Amino acid sequence: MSAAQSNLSIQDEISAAILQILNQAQSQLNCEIPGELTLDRPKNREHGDYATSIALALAKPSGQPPRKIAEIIVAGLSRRADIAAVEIAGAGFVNITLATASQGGVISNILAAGKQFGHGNKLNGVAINLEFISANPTGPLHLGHTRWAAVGDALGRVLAAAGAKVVREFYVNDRGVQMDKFGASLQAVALAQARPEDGYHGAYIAELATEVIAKSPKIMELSGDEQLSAFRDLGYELQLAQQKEVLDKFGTHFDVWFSEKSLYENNFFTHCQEVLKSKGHVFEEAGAIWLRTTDFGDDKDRVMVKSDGSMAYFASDSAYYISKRERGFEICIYMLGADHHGYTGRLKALAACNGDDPEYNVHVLIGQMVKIMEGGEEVKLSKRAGTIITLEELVEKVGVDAARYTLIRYPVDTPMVMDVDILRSRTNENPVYYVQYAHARICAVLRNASDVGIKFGSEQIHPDLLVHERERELIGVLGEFPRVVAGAAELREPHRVARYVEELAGVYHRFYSDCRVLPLGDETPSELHSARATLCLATAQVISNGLELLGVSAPEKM
RNA sequence: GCGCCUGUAGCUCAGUCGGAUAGAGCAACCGCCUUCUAAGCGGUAGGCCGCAGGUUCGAUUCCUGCCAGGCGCACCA
Repeated sequence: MSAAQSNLSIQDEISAAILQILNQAQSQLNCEIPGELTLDRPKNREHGDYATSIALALAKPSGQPPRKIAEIIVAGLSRRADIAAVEIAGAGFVNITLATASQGGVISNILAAGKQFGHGNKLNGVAINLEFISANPTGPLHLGHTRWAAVGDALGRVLAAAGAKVVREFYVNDRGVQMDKFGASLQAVALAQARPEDGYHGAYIAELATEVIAKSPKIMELSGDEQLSAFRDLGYELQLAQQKEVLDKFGTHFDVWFSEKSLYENNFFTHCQEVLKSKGHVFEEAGAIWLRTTDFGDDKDRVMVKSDGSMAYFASDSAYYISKRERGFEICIYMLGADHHGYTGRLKALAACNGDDPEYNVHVLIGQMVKIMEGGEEVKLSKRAGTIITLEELVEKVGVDAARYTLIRYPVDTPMVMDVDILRSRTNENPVYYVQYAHARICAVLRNASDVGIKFGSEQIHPDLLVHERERELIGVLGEFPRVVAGAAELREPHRVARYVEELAGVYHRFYSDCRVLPLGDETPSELHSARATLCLATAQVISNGLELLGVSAPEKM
């Protein structure tokens, strides 16, 4: 841990101090004091830099009037040199205004920690399996997958920033009925026959079949089932490679591509079945083998092995979960589309059948639908895939940064509409440019500062000079970043980082218009110029760190 | 029928492990480039936070019911 990380922020110090004061007043209060207290940043700036409503919350249990408790806090805090004012407001809010000089700590922490600023230890050492996309390797990735490609990747970064040991995993459904239909569709096209009714009908099938033949011309000499499985296997390889390539260009990388087929190798499935059986929730009925998930709230029991001896999909789900747990993952995060939300119950029940705590060990995120608009109309058709818009096409239309950013900035349970025209625009309407522009703008200012010989950096903080309202505001928002990252990780909501970075960009733009950074004309460079340039430097660092967590670039010029 | 998600400004959406006057962008109107990136900034206007109850000192946030929309309820994957 670096020195900067071990430094408590001023905010943490004050909340710890308040808790200490309350604990010391235990005899008067005679009630339980919470173990943790977070200071809020009040919406209204007249309410100071930080505020707490703890006095109101403790009024009831302690039987004391809230203002009296507030007075105890005020008395305890007023001696501190880093606080300029502590006031009681309203029914019993305690409003705290920092001493100007104490604001420097934030800036120096940012500069010292650099790219690590914002990283924390809330999830230190927790092994998390993050499974997302897991599209069938039978076609290109579409819009729904794209949402997960962006959000899942960002969530992985955010969790890692909170200290978790994250493994990103893509589950490849490389066996089963869908694969067979896929192979049959390829074969049919190659033989110029009609594709099976329930097969794959996208235009990409024809392209794939051509590629398969080009790669392995002898395939046409094979016959029947042999040819079918050759088409299936080669088509699968090519399609999976295509998915990997597209994701790579999108900036989403996986640590593990987990093969469903592998669950049935080396008797692993049999082993899983034994494990579940030993916990007492497996039973046989009507010739099939079931897991009694209704023991744990599922609406019906689930078949693992069908009466004809073949594997139901849930067999793989079960084995896969057990594999994750046996590989040492404490928390398994599943990111599913809204059309699969019915899985939640059985996945949680499965964990419970395995003796786990479904509330802790399993976390299911449900992503709502994504629509795409262009020219005021919903885009529905795709030349390549027949009926769906692919990840590739979206990126062609708007670019990686705009696509990723937009997909991440909404909570996943909000159905969202992407407007291509807005994503291509370069205005306030397009938040990704708004944020990137702030970063580029700072870089320009700092280039100019160097040209003019203004010094900036950790030796040039001069916090006591930063008294302008806009400077105060900016410093306050910068200090929130670690808390935002920790919250995003804990709640599995990376969009919080995007919203934060937008707020920060806004606060910076306002600072920029009101506070001249560089000397005007023949003005002599002063410490204030240095202090402001240093503040700019710290802001650029935080914007860049925030965008990094989203997998979006922070350009130095635009 | 049962279950999950959603309902906040004219539009697209934040906010909600209960807190002070509910936010942003767009659209409308009025301003700001003779010196740092105007892809920017300031201002005006715009709200029964779906409806009705309940818990609370305090509810857009928690609970219940209802209304509206989306999506699911296979020995399919």
